Amino acid sequence: MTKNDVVTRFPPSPTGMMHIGNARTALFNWLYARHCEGKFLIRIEDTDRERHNDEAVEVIKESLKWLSLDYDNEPESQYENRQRHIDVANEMVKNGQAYYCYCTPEELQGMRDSAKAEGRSASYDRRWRDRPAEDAPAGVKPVIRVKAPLEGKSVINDEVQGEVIVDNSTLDDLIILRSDGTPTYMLAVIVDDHDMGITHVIRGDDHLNNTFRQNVIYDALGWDQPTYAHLPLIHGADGAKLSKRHGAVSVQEFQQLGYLPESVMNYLLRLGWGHGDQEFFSTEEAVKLFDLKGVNKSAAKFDYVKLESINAHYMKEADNDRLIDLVAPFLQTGHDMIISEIGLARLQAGMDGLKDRSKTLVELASESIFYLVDADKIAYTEKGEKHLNADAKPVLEGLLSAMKNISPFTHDAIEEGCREFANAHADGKLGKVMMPLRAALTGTDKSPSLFEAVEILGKDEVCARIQKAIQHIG
RNA sequence: GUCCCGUUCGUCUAGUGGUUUAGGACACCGCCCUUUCACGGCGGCAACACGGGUUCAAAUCCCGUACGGGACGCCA
Repeated sequence: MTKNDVVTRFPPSPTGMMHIGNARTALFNWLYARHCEGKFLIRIEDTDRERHNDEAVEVIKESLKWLSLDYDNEPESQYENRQRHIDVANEMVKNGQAYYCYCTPEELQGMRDSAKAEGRSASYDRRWRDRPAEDAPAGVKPVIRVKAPLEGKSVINDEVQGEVIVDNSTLDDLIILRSDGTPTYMLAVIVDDHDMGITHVIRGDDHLNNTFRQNVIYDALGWDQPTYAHLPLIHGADGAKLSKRHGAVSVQEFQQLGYLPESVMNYLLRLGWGHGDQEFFSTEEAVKLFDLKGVNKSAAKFDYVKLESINAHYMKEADNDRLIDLVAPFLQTGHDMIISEIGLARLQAGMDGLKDRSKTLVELASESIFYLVDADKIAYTEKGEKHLNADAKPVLEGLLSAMKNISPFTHDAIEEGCREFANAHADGKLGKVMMPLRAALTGTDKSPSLFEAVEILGKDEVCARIQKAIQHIG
């Protein structure tokens, strides 16, 4: 097999959200396929028909699209392949590789209990494995189970985990067809992987134990096993499997929190994989450098703070117009604000100063507001009010006439004007002038450089805001 | 409980027997810059889980212990 024969797959089950851990699995599969110039396929794991719904599939597609993980097939439904799975199961019974089992759920539970009590790993006692067909109880629908080897050892050579050996006595005769005649995941995944020509199965290591049981089916069918790579799981801060209680967990949530897709991808890539001291990777670099051998074997804890700092990095690098497009929905849903024509011009002019200071799009949105509202809509926060006191009134009044005389109304001229004013009226203390001005223009005590903001806002708007602040002080 | 996997600064990691006083990033602390908050710059704190081997030499190899995680479904 040459490199570009590689075919990987991402098999999400349609749960209505894409877990961030699954997103990383998808990333690694995609990266490996692209690195090898092979194929990356999607398959929806919906053998459990109750799980299936079209909206959930859409969520998966949208999440993949947001992450820019393109795939080389039209996502197929495992449910659609059910007849093929059933045929395979029946064939295995015919060949003596699988058998009907008539146990009731209660019997099975009893076996599990005693297996646990006796310290055995496999629980099913195989009571139907060699029983003649005549013993079948009437009216009971059987399941089909595979015949796992009774003794010896099984080995897999995992690209990440290395050689893993398991004693066959710990293997169960797993169920491949349910009593209602539907195939189980364990069967479907193998048949579909085989039929789709999957060469590399890259998945979470919660499947590592399953691998040995699944290989029984590969062997029975005479099919080649794929190359395996079991990725360590992503944990929350407390070391347990990452879940809702740790915070955001789905791709959509990270999007809503204002993270850029490239930040999420870069963060996920570095969780369990590294390339020397390098922290940031473009997609091209990641594709070029990624390899399975470099994947760590130990689980990583998800660090929201680090993701945030990576996002801050990518915000700085992002194109201004793109950021404006991205921030618009946050302004609308978070602040009920539509970007007007004049607002757009101001954002374009001020984005360099804005994006350096924001860690997320949510922050960018709130930092942008003062550029977008009209003078009479400026809302003074508690911190802004502090700078709009009686002492500030004469300062603002003086500033108002000083501003009117500045021409041309540019950054440097504004700075010069402000410094002169501070020298003449505030003992040369620029802060005494700028903080009231800042409160007047933005309503609060934090903002980008005011010389820049004043220029962008323009003389009329600045004067109007100062005027309003003076009235506000009363 | 049984089986499997793991264990380097708080976190993500570099490190594959000598190049290591164990490197980087985030976080944290300090200083500088400064019209605010940030950004940025500089500096600091901080780790090889433990115990045995193997070897001239071990974070790196082997064994054990402890701790953590995963799997043990007619879920995927």
